[in-house]
Amino acid sequence: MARTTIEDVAQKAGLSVATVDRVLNGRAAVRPQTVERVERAIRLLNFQPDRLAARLARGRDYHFCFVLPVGNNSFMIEFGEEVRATAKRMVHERVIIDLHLTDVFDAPTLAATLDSIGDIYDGVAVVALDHPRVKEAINGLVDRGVTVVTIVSDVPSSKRSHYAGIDNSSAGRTAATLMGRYLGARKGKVGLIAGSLSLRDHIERRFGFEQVMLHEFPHLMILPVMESRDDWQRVETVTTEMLAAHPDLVGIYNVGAGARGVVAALEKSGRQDTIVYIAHELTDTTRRALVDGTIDVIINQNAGHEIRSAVRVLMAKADKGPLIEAMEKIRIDIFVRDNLP
Amino acid sequence: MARTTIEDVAQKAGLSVATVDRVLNGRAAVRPQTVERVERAIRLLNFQPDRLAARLARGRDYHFCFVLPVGNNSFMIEFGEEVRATAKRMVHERVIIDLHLTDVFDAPTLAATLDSIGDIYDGVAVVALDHPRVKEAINGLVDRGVTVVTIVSDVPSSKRSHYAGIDNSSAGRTAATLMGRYLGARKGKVGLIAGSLSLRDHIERRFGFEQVMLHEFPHLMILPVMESRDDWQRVETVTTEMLAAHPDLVGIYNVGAGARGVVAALEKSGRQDTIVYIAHELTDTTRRALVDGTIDVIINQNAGHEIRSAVRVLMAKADKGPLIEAMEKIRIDIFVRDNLP
DNA sequence: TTTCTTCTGATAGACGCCTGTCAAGAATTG
DNA sequence: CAATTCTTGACAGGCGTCTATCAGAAGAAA
Repeated sequence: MARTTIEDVAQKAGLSVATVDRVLNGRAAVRPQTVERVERAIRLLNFQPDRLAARLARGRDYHFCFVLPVGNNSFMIEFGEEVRATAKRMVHERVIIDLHLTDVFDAPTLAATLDSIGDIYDGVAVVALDHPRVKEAINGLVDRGVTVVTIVSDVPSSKRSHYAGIDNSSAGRTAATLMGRYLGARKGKVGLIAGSLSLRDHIERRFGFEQVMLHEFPHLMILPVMESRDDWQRVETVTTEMLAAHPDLVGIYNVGAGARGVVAALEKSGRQDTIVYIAHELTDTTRRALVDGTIDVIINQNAGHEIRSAVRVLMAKADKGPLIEAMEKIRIDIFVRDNLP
Repeated sequence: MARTTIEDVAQKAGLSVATVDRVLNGRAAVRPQTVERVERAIRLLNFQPDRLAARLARGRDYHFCFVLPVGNNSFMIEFGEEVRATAKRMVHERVIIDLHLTDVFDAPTLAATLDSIGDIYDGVAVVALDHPRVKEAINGLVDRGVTVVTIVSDVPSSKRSHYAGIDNSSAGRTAATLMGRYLGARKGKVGLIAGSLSLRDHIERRFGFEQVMLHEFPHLMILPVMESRDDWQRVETVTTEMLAAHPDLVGIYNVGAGARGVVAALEKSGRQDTIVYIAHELTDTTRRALVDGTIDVIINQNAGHEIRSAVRVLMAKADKGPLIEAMEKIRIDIFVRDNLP
């Protein structure tokens, strides 16, 4: 039993392959009723064009661009590495991926970047700040026919066609549940450190965390959030102050990057064994601290998965292929010392 | 800049495309020194054959078979569903996947199955029992030129070319760490239930669990392992007895399937809130119990990932393509109520 | 009805590689 | 040295789809 091809479809529909192809690729004007005939034949035969052959024939390259934050935080650096690695692998699949670094924390800069890069690319993946200027820039790209997917941090109200990242409010809830369970009956204060209170992912994590803490573990008191701009030195300062001010601190949840700052402060204070510390993102630093016991749990999003997912989505949109939604859902990884990859 | 093709390679090497192709596919006798010339040209040009074109040209189908256990445990049932779903999706990629159910717990039966299915398939993925007879059957397949990958449970000493599954001793360690941390300072007994003590995955999980428990949480006492054959009714009986015999039971780790048996027993006893229960595999049952709070943590292996990974490996072996090892590593998922997918 | 527009059909030529065949050249044997 | 055997070259044809072109056919407008 051979594959069904467009030829079979054409025959079934009593039309020519040329017409079937026109319908398939929306190339030229075709009468509605003819379109219908073709579509019926396709349905009847359960036909799906062979994407291998299609891509071979098209012979065109896919040009994508990843826009990431500049800066010295390990997660983003490793994220960039991963993008480069993926890019290298995909060259042989006719996919060309450029990497563009910019100041994501600054809305006008990010927006300007997005405005300027548009027309060379078929698709753009961006770590986005949820800000009106940025949203506008994203919508501009979309209007000019560029597919946009957000990664890591979303702008849900924009016209982006997909978000490849974790559900951050669930991530915050997860952190809270583990914090509460690890602390058990112990009482005391829990500190919260965030990179920025205008990054959507940080806001959502905090929201989820506080929601569960207040609801499920009311005996624990949450301290006011400290802002760190994801800079580990500032994180260290902030943590040190927190430790000094609260002798009854029993837990720390670091919503953003700069995990090493907390590690340093904790280890200097000698209280790493009594304080439950939950951090985000698996990097060399956090990994080591987890093994040492300074970090108790790492909540992680798999950079490789997100990138590959983003690329799959961009490619699918580029040639109007189908998407398996379930496969593109990014999971929230929990790492303890023993299930490190 | 166009892609480099075999034509470029041929030119660079001063040979014909036919010869380059012979080298590439080891088809006919080629003098060693000629082979060397071709390989040098390939290296120089960093050439990689276009796999799309190759598969299109070959036009051959890949025939694979998945051998799974019969039985009524949800994990395996869902695993089977997932295989079917993958099969359906892959038909359009020239991959035909058959599903073969057999009694995996019974070594001779499994071995006989493996012996009999060989020659129709290019590759076989099997949930294997680590038993000499089975090992022999796997080796037999390999010797007859069939690629074999093990899934879920491994037979490391066999000639199988890959294992698509989690590291089970790490999984056991993970369970122990979470058990210990959740229990905190509480003292008492911890029960262990396994499907079979001759399934390698169960043995390894138990080993990892006990290792960490003895080492890190010596104040908790591990009860002797109960065997359940992964049948939830037997699990329930066993658990009920355990609950009755040990009023100071504080934790249960169910190494195998049949999680619903524990759930039922716990809920009948009314002690689900005081006992930390850690189970394996996310299914409808365990999911509900996790949300309800009867299960505290689920350790999971992602069936979809394992299956896709197995298929990728089988395909790669079938046409001698390269494998990205890092991508094929299956992670140990930890689920609490809040990070359920 | 005639004259334009729209649609549709037929077909050729890619895309990059595989398979097979046939013949010519090179290396080996006796 | 001739007679074999091994290696290589040169093509032709195909995989399933896309792109482009040109000629008809069908519909709409006059």
